[in-house]
This record gives sequence, structure tokens and C-alpha cells, in this order.
Amino acid sequence: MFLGRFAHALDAKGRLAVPARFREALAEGVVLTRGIDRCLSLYPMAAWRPLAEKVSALPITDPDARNFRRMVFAEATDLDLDGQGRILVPPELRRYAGLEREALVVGMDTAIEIWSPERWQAVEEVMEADGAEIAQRLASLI
Amino acid sequence: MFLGRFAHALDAKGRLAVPARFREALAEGVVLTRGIDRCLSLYPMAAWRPLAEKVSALPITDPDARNFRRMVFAEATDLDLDGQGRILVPPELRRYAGLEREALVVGMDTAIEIWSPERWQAVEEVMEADGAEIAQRLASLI
DNA sequence: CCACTTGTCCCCACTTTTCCCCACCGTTGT
DNA sequence: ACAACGGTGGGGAAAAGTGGGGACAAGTGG
Repeated sequence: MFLGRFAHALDAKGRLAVPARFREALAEGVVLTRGIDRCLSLYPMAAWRPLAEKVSALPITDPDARNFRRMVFAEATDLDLDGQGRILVPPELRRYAGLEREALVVGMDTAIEIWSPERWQAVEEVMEADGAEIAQRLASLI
Repeated sequence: MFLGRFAHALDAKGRLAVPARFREALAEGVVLTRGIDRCLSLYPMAAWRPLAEKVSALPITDPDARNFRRMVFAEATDLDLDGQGRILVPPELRRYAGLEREALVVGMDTAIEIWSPERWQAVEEVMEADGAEIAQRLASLI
């Protein structure tokens, strides 16, 4: 269970420290991939497998499904934490998420998201302004 | 589990280095063949067998099935990696996929695809433009 | 049947990148 | 105040990618 938001630095090599309290759940390996809304998603291996299997099962006869699979798997990377509990974020993913010197590591219960501070702030502002409305609209889904 | 996208050079002899992290899963031999959408597909032998059996089982009475079968098997090659972990891409397949100096080796979970950079970019552009819609449409299949 | 040409494969060497390890520093909690 | 833990930074060893030379085998023509 991942909770909380942590500001960590990306060093010159593109490494990012995972909060110590998350590490135990990630010891079996992780998959880092593009998230929606220009953030990155980090899945523990156990959570990634069922997701990957669903995508793999999409009909190969459907051109859109083929391309969708390509985007999901081509941009994903399987990693292990290094001895210091860090992950290496590939340059392509760094660019996608707009990460430079600083990054926010955000617990999302079953997975982890990684945000550039600027983009995160934009999300926060939206929620601050329209949070009540948004919650109301989602009421039917819960 | 094959993940990620790697740019590697085809040398003058038509050899292509397979990313080191993929090699272990390919040690038992591989089959290289035409993929859909003008890329090449590289299957570990263990994944190829059931696929070949499915294609073989297609009804011989159907003209499309006959042609599909020819396309799959006639251009397929079974290979082993050389000492450096490379495969030799036959000229005919190189031409089919439009490969020249550079190639992208793309993990697709259960298999590997090989793309010319130009064609891959075209796929990326489609997904950038319509990715959100496509994802939404496919959501119903997942 | 033999010589020659062509293409394949194996091996070695070089360059670049990756990753592993160690050391430092700040913060937290005792 | 001190110890321990978590985060940050960098140097060096090992591996990966690339290129080319030479041996071998197969196919072709005389």
C-alpha cells in the first residue's frame, strides 16, 4: 500500500531514490512506464503481470489494438532497485514526464506515480478549484 | 517478458544485436518472420511452436488462409544468436521491413518486433494523435 | 570431378555505456 | 549530542554494442 508524496532529486545520471518505506514492496522488481497525463507509473511486478496479460490478450487482428500494445510495452522498462534503493529513469521517460532536477514520488495505493513538480502543481490547482464538483460527478462510479 | 525499445545498428553484413536483457529467453533458438504492419517479428522457440500450430490448423479450403500461411512460413527463418548475441537478418526480410543502417528492437511482452525508425515513428504519431480515443475504445475489451 | 566464387559463421579487438560500490552529508529520533 | 538511517554524488570495473578479418562450407561453372 503506497501512500504519501515525496520530493526527491534526480541526479546527473537520471537516478531517483524511492522512498525507503516503499522499498520492501518493490524488492521483487518493478516496471516503470508512461502514465496517463504525462506522469510516470511504477508498478510492483506482482501488479504489472495481470495488467500486461490483459493487454497481450487483445485481438491481434485489430490494428488499433496492435498499436496500443506497442505503446504500452515499448515504453515500459523492467528494473530492479540498486543497492541504495534507487531506480534509473531512462532519458525517454524523463523527457515524456518533463523531469529535470526534481521529481515527486507519489503513492497511489497499488502503484506509484512520478511527477515533475510543475505538472503536479497544475493537477493540484485543478483539484483545489473544482474538487468538490469532480467528487460529485464521480459519486455514481463509487 | 520483453519490454522496452532499443536502437541498434545493422552492420554491413546485416547483423543485428539483440539487447542483452532479452538474450536469456532466446537461448533455445528463435524464429524470425514477417510481422504485420511491415515490421519483423522475433519469437522465442517456445512461443513459436503453438503459434505455428494455430496457423497450420487454418482451413486449407480458404484462399486467404492459404496465402496467410504462405506468407508466415515461406519467409520465416529459424536462427540462433551468435557468440555476441546477434541475429543475421536475411536480405529479403530487411527489404520487407525497410531496414537500412538503423533498427529498433521493441519488446512486446511475449515476442519482439523489429522496426525501421521511419515506420515506427509513423505508428507513434498515430498514437499521439488518437491514442486517447483508441485506449478508451479498447477499454471495453479489457 | 575439380576449381572457383559466394556467402556464412566464428572469433577477436575496440569503444562506449551501464551498473555496482563506496563515501559523504543532512535529518531524525533517542 | 550522538548514532543511525535515508538521500545524494561520483569513480571504477565489467559488460554490451560495434566492426572487421579469416576460416569454412555450399553452390556454380568449367
